Amino acid sequence: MGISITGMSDLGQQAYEKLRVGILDGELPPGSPLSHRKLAQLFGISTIPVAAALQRLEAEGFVESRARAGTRVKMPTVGEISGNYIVREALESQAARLFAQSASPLQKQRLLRLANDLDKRYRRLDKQVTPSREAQAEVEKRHVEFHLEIARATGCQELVSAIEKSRVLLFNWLFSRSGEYVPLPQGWHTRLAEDLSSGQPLSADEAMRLHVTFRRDDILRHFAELEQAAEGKIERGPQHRKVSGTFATKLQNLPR
Amino acid sequence: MGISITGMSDLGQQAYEKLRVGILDGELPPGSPLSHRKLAQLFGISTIPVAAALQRLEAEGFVESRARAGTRVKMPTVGEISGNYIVREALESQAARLFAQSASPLQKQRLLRLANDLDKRYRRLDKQVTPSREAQAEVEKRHVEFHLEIARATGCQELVSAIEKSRVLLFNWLFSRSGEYVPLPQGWHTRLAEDLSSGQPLSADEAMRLHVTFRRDDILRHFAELEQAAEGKIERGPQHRKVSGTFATKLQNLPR
DNA sequence: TCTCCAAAACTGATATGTCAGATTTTGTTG
DNA sequence: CAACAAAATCTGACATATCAGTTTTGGAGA
Repeated sequence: MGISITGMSDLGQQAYEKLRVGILDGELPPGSPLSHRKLAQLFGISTIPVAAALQRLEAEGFVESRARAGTRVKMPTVGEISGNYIVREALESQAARLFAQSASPLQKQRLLRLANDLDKRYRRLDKQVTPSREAQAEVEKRHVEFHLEIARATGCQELVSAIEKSRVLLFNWLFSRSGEYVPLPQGWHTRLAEDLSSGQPLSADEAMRLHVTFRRDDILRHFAELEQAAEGKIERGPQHRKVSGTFATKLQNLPR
Repeated sequence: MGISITGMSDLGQQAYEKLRVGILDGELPPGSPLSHRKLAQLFGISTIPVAAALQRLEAEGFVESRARAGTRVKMPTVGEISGNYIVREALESQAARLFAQSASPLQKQRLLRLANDLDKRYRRLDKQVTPSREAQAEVEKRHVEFHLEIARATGCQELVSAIEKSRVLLFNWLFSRSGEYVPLPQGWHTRLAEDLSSGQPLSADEAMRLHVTFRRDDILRHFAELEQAAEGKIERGPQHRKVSGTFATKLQNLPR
């Protein structure tokens, strides 16, 4: 997920990246408090670049901050997830149109290969009874790459950035759900790649829409349940989860 | 263009808004230097909230900053404008689909009224030989509102925000071009509103795509010329233009 | 044990000052 | 007058300190 453009100074940039991977890897689950001072101490820098990093993370929707009350990792609402799907559907179907319209034979071939590889990995994952979190993350990361490859082939950098933003937001929450998820149909991505390579923009558009919204309702239902569960205990302390990472614990046990 | 979510503190928020309207109104034309200190002095605040405001403006593509070298209002490239059109087409056609699918009779009626009013204003503008910049800006602002009204009717806040961002970027440059612009067809917006009210998502999608891309090629050509003209004199000092605003001049004549 | 409230602890926002890098100006030399 | 280097100036990045809200806590009283 190479977001390249820095737009921030050295220390701020480093803090931003650390926090970002911390959040996306699940080391900092939703609700985790992110104190300017504690982070500054943890990173060995002042609060200024930390504030810059957190401001950017807030603008990107990873974090929510209330003035003089605290900053914490954001728990997305069902409404936001749903809205995100709508935006993603718009952007990715547009990418599909452009791909069908102007992709070179080489690009089509490359996409087909990626799709095939991806389908193999998903099949392998479905065979396992209890796939490890790492294995799921690995495949999911390649899935994102697959979609980004379609966007990149359009040659429109703005479209790539927009898709990156709307995809990344879901990256974490998507596969953090329990286990009961509907397996993908046989050759799910291969068929999509074929549709995109057909040269028919409208068909490509429609195929991508179906692809993007495939598990949407399942996931929305899942999050609606989570939301209700969280509603019962209104903000009862930081949401402790069994997190192995050293990040969150270090933060907790920091004196100041 | 009501972007509501603050995400920034009081002073930083105020600085952000001042700079933003300064840029969008053309008072701070592309290339204008934006010094942290000078702005801080001008606003009567410290450099911290100014830096926060500029960071946000940079993330939104309004300014560009090089560490320890300077910050200035950004001149968008043809590639960026073109990419912006692609993203806008994706988002607005999606809004059109949803509108056609789920807008209430009241919302449809309201949209038709807005479209009619808008067409009248454009017609009035076309009659004038030399319409004032203010008059153009006024109509353009209502045009943006018309499109946002479609998005709002979908009930998807994320879609509204995404469209706001991709529209606002063009707001200024769009009508800053000389004068020779192709007049819109008769009942241009009214017909669009009718298509969106037809209840056919696919027709609405297609109609909106045509609408969004109508003057695209003209504008891209215009900016390509501007870009070439600017290329000749490589960064020869700040691009002085005849700007009436007090903003830029105040900044220039500030001692420190 | 429960309720309520004040003090303590914590939080983000901001001001001031300093630093090193980038740019511009200036002085010198050919 | 051109070329070049040094110095003066300007820039954004960052550290430290302080402030005013917010939340938590620890009793006091019921």
